[in-house]
Amino acid sequence: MDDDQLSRIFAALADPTRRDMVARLAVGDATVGELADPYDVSVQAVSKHIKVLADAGLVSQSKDAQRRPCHLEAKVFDLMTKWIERYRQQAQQRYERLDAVLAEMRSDEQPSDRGNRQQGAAS
Amino acid sequence: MDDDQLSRIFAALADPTRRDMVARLAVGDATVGELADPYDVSVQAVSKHIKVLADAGLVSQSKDAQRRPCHLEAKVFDLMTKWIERYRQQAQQRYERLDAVLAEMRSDEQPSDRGNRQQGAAS
DNA sequence: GTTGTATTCAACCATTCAGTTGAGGAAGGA
DNA sequence: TCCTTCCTCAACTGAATGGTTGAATACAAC
Repeated sequence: MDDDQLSRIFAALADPTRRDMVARLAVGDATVGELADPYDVSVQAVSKHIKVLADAGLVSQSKDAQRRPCHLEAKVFDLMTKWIERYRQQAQQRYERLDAVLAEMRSDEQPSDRGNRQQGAAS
Repeated sequence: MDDDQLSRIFAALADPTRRDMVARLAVGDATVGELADPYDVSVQAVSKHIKVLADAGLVSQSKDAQRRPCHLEAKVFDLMTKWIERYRQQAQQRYERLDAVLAEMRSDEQPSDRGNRQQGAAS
């Protein structure tokens, strides 16, 4: 379903090289060779990266003689944005609601150390 | 620096189980056991998933006796949204610009091979 | 036809990852 | 104290991933 594509999109963008390629393609279409140029890896590796991006629907390829110009598909980004915004807003609202509750509690009783959350694993 | 976290965030959300957990946490905080309940995997597996989410900064954990309630960190989503929006807009604008150019071209000469998307971008 | 260029396919290797089981640590309740 | 609950750590396994090299395909140009 949609869920599967979402997985592929996120997985595709989890790689810094692929994100870099997306950034490059946002400027303008480019062939596989042109995309491979800045990197220190084989053209085959880049070709694989493009396949991952294409499978996620982030990139489409056309034909120009032997060349396969890559084109960024902006609309797919909407899927991601929609997913993110949904939960961001939900969490945000909950946070604000909690904040209001805490404020109310503070006006009633004296603050204890409830809600001592700590960040896990500093890396 | 930031790039590394972005990678971790995207990688964390590439897994449907973890996305599901995020959806669950958007509703409200939950302990590891509560999060594990709906799934058919071991608690240890869920614990690992939470660690991945925490390392990405998407989730924080607090202490409540033996329990470790998990809390969704909404602000980290902004990092993602910012990244996405940047390239989405860039690509969108380019697309619209190209569209205008094509419209102009169409008014001059007749279209020959449509569907062949090409764009030099030779820099 | 032959050569050259652009790209992909195939097989392989090393690493990472999601799952498992088993053991252990920390806290509450008997 | 002993027992149970909640959670994490450690070690292992099989699958996926990112990289490599070498061969194959497709097209252009000579």
